[in-house]
Amino acid sequence: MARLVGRLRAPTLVPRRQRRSAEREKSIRAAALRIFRQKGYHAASMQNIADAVGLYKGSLYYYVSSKEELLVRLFEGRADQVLGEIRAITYGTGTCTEQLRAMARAYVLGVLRNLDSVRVYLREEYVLPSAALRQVHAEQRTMRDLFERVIGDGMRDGSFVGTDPKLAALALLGMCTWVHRWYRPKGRLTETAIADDFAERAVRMLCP
Amino acid sequence: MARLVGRLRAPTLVPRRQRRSAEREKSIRAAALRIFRQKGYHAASMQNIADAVGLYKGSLYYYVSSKEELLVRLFEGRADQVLGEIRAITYGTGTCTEQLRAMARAYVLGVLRNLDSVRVYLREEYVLPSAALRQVHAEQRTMRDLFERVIGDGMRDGSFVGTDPKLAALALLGMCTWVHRWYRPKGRLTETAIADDFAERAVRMLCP
DNA sequence: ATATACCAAACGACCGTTCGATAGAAACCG
DNA sequence: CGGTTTCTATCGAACGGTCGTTTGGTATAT
Repeated sequence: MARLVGRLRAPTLVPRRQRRSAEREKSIRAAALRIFRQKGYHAASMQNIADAVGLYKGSLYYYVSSKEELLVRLFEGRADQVLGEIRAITYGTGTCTEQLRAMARAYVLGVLRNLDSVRVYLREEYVLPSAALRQVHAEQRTMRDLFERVIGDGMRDGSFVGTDPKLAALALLGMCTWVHRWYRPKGRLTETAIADDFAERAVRMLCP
Repeated sequence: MARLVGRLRAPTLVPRRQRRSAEREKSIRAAALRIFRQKGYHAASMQNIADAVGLYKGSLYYYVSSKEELLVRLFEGRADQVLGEIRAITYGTGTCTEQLRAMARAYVLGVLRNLDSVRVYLREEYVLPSAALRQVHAEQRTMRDLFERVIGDGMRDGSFVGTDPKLAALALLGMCTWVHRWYRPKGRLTETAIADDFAERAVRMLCP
């Protein structure tokens, strides 16, 4: 009986606080991301984040165990989507050239659609505890390996020029990663325009 | 008479303390650069720098007026040399292709030969007081304009493909700037090998 | 004797974090 | 349904620590 009452009220009443609480936590993480991006991790204070969500700084610790945890959690799983997309491209059909074009495009779009994360991700590496840092480096190595393999395949079968796939991958990824420094969402060019352009540029950089 | 004695001793004795003092100041700035690069500006303490040069942290203020000044001075004139080299190339003779190749090469070498500065320069921008920040942005804009102009000239006379010199310059500079993130002095490749390779890549990215 | 280069301690500010108190919402019970 | 208890989210103050900076003293070289 009690269970029945519980069941009936659950969909409307029980979740109310839980939902509010979950929203709070989300808004805290969103504020942290924004403020870490604007001022950098060390220059950003818990007070800044608290102000942004309308709490006292001490109250943040009801949702978060430390400032560092706040940063680490921002990184978690952030690269998975793009990494998955790009890996799928290498599994699919298509010439090396087509694959590389699609990969570069996906990578640039990934950067452009996660601007704040990418900026924090690239600047605050050295703040991470070593476990999280290893994770980040592993992701970066995986990404580089994916490009390196396709480029290497292309070089061996004559689709691409050059003999150093690692160096080529670093050049290509550098070009594509750097967009996070100059892209402005309100700017002259759309995300897809930039991604398409850079994908074409990546291919041309390697084609005979 | 006192003046005469002063004159006679000056070349050997008076400069001794001055020389030691100047060396101290230089070693402080060198330590600051190294430590700022390793830990980031905010995470680096005056104590860290003092330890590195064998002083008490309070004693640093005999040479330096503040931590911020220490950072700002690290930036001063740092871009001048490369900027001058590259400007000279655009003033010289040579086709657009030749000029662009030489410019990219000089730029990459500039990054590789000033690794620590570049890393701090790119990460700590947001710490600078606004006057120094404007200076930094002006230098970056100047650099981009130099590349943009040569690329634009080449596009108009058919040496280069494409219609957006600004975007091409951003792609090229991104590729070349990013070397600061992965280059290790003890690594497999020499500075000039990387610079030559990237210069060739830059040209290929733009040639029909 | 005098100026220099440095020491050693202290100061004041700020920051991340902790903690006891509390108001209001939810849960329980007769 | 009304009253009581429990729990939750937040407050507001305080704490411990670190850091940049100041200052008064002092040994040494000039």
